Amino acid sequence: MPELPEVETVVRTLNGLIVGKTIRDVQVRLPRIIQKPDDPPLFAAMLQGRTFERVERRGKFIRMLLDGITLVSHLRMEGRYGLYRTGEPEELHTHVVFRFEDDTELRYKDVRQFGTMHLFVRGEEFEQPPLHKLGMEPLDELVFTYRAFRDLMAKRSTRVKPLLLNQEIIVGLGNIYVDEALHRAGIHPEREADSLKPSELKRLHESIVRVLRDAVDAGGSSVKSYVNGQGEMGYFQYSLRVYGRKGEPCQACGASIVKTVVAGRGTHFCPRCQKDKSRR
DNA sequence: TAATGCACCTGTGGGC
DNA sequence: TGCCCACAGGTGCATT
Repeated sequence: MPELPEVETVVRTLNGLIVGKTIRDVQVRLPRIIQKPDDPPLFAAMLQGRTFERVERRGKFIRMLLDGITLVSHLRMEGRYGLYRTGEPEELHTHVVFRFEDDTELRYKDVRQFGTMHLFVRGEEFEQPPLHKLGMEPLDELVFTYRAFRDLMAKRSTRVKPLLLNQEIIVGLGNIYVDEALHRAGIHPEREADSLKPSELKRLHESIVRVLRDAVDAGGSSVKSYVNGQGEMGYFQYSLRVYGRKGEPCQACGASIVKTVVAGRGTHFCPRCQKDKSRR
């Protein structure tokens, strides 16, 4: 499940793989992936002859900048990119193929078919869905300050976990890193955001930054199917303290990690380190 | 306006 | 062994 660290790793890998390559043609096998333009042949035609200049990240979205246009790609649950030689056998669930002039090709594979691609005139992507309403970048020190974080949390009565998952507030956090950040901060996932004390908000702010930075340094977490653009796994899954560790002892206190459902999401926490002090 | 619930989709694993 | 079904979760949309 690609969250910010996994997407950042894919972006870094793609920069080394496709920058400078010119597209000969594009094959769309699963039209559903192409959201904009709502016309896969036009999508292919717009990309033909263009050269990849660089690859960037905005939240969990990948921005591929070509001459004059931007391809915005979201991996959702299990999307992945890989560079192959033209003619190499194609794996199952390959939905979009970008063939280059040097007889290599970038393949987009997605078992669950949830991923999306949008094409924009360069610069216009920030004014339209899906990028137009995205929140703060948590690894941007100038943007994600404690003060900005505190002000956003203080006026929300909703539970802290779904709030942190809301990409209009903070981008890049998904189910894994929200559980990890809340555990490191010692905060129960069902606490109302506006009930958090300044000391708790401070810890949570620091935990979000720390867990994301550590995960980026580790190349992301390979939970289930995630690999980077070169088919390599990340290794932050070995540093996860609660996610996927139901029944195991908490590394901090030894209590058994609990799994429950919060806002429809599987949620892992330590009942001793993360006491529920909500008003409910 | 904000919060909540559900659909999308397929592979996996548990239960029978 | 094989079948069935719940579950996994990011996002967008509908509903409350």
